[in-house]
Amino acid sequence: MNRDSNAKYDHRAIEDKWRYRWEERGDYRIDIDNAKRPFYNLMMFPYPSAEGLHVGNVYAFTGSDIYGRFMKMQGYDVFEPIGFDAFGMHSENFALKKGIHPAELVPKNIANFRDNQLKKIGAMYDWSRQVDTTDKKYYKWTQWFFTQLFNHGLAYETDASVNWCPSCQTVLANEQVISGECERCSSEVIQKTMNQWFFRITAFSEQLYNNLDVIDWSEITKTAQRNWINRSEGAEIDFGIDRLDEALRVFTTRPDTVFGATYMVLAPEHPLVGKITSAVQKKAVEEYVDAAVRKTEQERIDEAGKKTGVFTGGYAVNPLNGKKIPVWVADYVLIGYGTGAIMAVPAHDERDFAFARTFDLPIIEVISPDGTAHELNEAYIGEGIMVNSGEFNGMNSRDAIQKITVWLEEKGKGEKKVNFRLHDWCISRQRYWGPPIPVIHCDSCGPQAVPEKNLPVELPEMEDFRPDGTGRSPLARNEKFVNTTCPKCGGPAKRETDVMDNFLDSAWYFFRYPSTECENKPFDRERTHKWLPVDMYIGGNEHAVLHLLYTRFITMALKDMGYIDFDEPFKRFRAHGLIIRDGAKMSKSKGNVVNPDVFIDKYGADCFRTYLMFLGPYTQGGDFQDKGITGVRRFYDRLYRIVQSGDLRKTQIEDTELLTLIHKSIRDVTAHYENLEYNTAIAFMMELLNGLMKKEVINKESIEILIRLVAPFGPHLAEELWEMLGHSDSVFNAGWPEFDESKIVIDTFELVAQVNGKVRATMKVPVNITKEGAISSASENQNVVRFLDGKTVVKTIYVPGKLVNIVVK
RNA sequence: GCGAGAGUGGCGGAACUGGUAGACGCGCUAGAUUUAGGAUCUAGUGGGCAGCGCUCAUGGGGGUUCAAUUCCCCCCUCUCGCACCA
Repeated sequence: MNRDSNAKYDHRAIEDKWRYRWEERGDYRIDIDNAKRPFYNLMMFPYPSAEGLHVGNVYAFTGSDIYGRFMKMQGYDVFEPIGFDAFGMHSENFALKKGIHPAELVPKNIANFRDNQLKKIGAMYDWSRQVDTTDKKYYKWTQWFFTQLFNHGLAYETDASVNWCPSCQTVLANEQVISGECERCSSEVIQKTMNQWFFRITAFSEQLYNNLDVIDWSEITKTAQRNWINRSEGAEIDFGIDRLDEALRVFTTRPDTVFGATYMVLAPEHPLVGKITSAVQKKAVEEYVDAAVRKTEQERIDEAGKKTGVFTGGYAVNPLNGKKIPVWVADYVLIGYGTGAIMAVPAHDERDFAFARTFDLPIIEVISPDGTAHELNEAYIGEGIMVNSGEFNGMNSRDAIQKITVWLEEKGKGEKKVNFRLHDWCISRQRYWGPPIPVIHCDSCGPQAVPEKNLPVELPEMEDFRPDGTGRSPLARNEKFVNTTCPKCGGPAKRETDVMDNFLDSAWYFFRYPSTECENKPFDRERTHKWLPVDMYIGGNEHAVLHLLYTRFITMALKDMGYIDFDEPFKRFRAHGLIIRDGAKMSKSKGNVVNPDVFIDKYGADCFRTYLMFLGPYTQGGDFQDKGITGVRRFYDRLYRIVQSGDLRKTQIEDTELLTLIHKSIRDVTAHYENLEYNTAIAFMMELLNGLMKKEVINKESIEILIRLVAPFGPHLAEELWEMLGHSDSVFNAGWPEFDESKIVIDTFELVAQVNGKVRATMKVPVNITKEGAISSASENQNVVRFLDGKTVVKTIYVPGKLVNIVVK
């Protein structure tokens, strides 16, 4: 064909043209109520930073958009919305640093994100349904969620030891503390006792845990959630306390080891510490507890393994054998898990073993792998045969777990219990830039939720919104805001001044998209059931235990409260990977951040999108190398030139070799799209183009197939080429190419001839070759003969369509 | 420490239920075309023995098999998540 053409693929002109046309025609505006085959394609909405769109955002959005376009071409009414998650400490801290008010900065950032960047990445957003979490019309409903949860007993306030970030001057949820550091600013988090609002996410622990078995999510994400929720089955057991009429309740997953308990341990914060401690030990215990409570999370982590503790002077009584055992205080027992106290079984628990060795406490073996006694040099945590366990001796330890639990239940000394690590979600933030918690504190009526008709509780404009170190929100300084009247009794009352965690804003935004214009409700019930649960959700796995856990909780709560009929928000979730550059993480400090604008300008959004997807498997991320994009650009240049040169014969494809290539390509490319294996999908499309270019004459039909296959990756270019080929409608309405297995005709194949498993020759043979035929042509091959010479054939293996392996001695 | 994932050319990465390792692309080499070219096209491109061919090669070491990147065991390295969760 004619390859000397002056025509150039002018990506700027093409992309401007199609961006404008899509918007003008409203190609991606969805008729939300009348769509016939709804498909909700969701991507995690961005935080609109002042720095602009990050390449990580583009990567995430592109992978999601490609999937959406792929579904659209298959005839679905794909709803693909986008919004802005603009409340929160990130915005606020940045605003403080720059000395600009967030209310001023955020709209600018959003405008920049949307108009200068998001509109240029080639995604098919429905711009008629945006969400901005800082918009009053939106956060009114964020507050409504709070009041609903409050009215249903799922929101409560309490004094609790909470995570405090001294730098952000606010509390954090457990999920926001990463290895003892603040998720936002990496400062060391300390513990503080404060009155805070919580959401009772633990009411759904079991459901959150169990549903993981049935939802179609990335396994990596589900594993992270399982670890976070950490369900464990066991029993709670009451130990007596010597000389006190009280019980010391412990949780254990190993009731079979009760006879091996040689001491007890209380967490330093345990309420019984004072009561149990003897006069003699009082001073030592107080000193230990003081020191332990002062320790930061980080110090505890650093010292993990090293065991410290102090004897209280008190004793507990084992409910099974009546033995008196000493009670200790040690910080390896955490107040926040189980009952904050344990029975220590050094023989069968590594931590207890280390502690017992440190303080020379007795170690009694009660489970023996073989039924005989052993000298233990380390804890034996496996199953075995019960020994030293009274009436349970000789029993299998697995059975003993049941038997002992039943025994305890019968005697009223304990019960079966499932424990979770998951804690309630602390949603109070002592900051400014968020939706105020819609509560009014009345001295006579107690805390009252703000009635729906009075929502939103508007965030007041405040010149000075800095946290002031008092541990209270800046809103507390605003008397006009604080002083109000009680909605119940009408008397003077004070508003709650904390604002809500940013993660609540994003915990329900996907409910809003289909109902953005609803003014009197957060979402329309009918629409919600038409579009939700979300069909496909794509985002980063860094939100595995934050956002993705909270959205599930909110959905379950909505169902419980009767607002919806489903209890999981996302049918499918896929975590995308991370982009690195030249083998290293991108970071501002290293100065190796890819600026998407630069690449989009130079190569075009289509190229940039395609290259990002070509780097590696989408779910695993990839390594961005600046030069690599030229390969994709060449691919599009060639494609453009072929169409532009007009040298396409209008005939149908007759060449069986070509037909085979085309139908195989459709089949394989489609399969790779479905699995989000975009890198290999692109490779197969490149192979198809390479194959087409080897032909003297390029057929219009085959080029049209290729254009449709690449359309989700390079939507502007595909539209342009489609139009150049004489189509007036969008390529995205042209349907996805279908493959016909019967067109994939393979009449010959490369038969591999091996001798002792080593390839000695390959030969082209007809597919319908018989076993005998294959073996004989293999063994007659010159090079094969050389290796058979003087040997005896032991065995011949024939794999139809693949190979012949002759085994000789 | 526990859990998950990964280690393949100079580089990014392919390889279906075990069946020609290195698809596709970058880079590189040579040639063609061009006034020239960061343009385009053609050919080549894992290492070694200097071209056929042989041989070694998928983190290391064992094993199963006619045949192993793929399955099994041991070890090493890296990334991510959790971090004394009883």
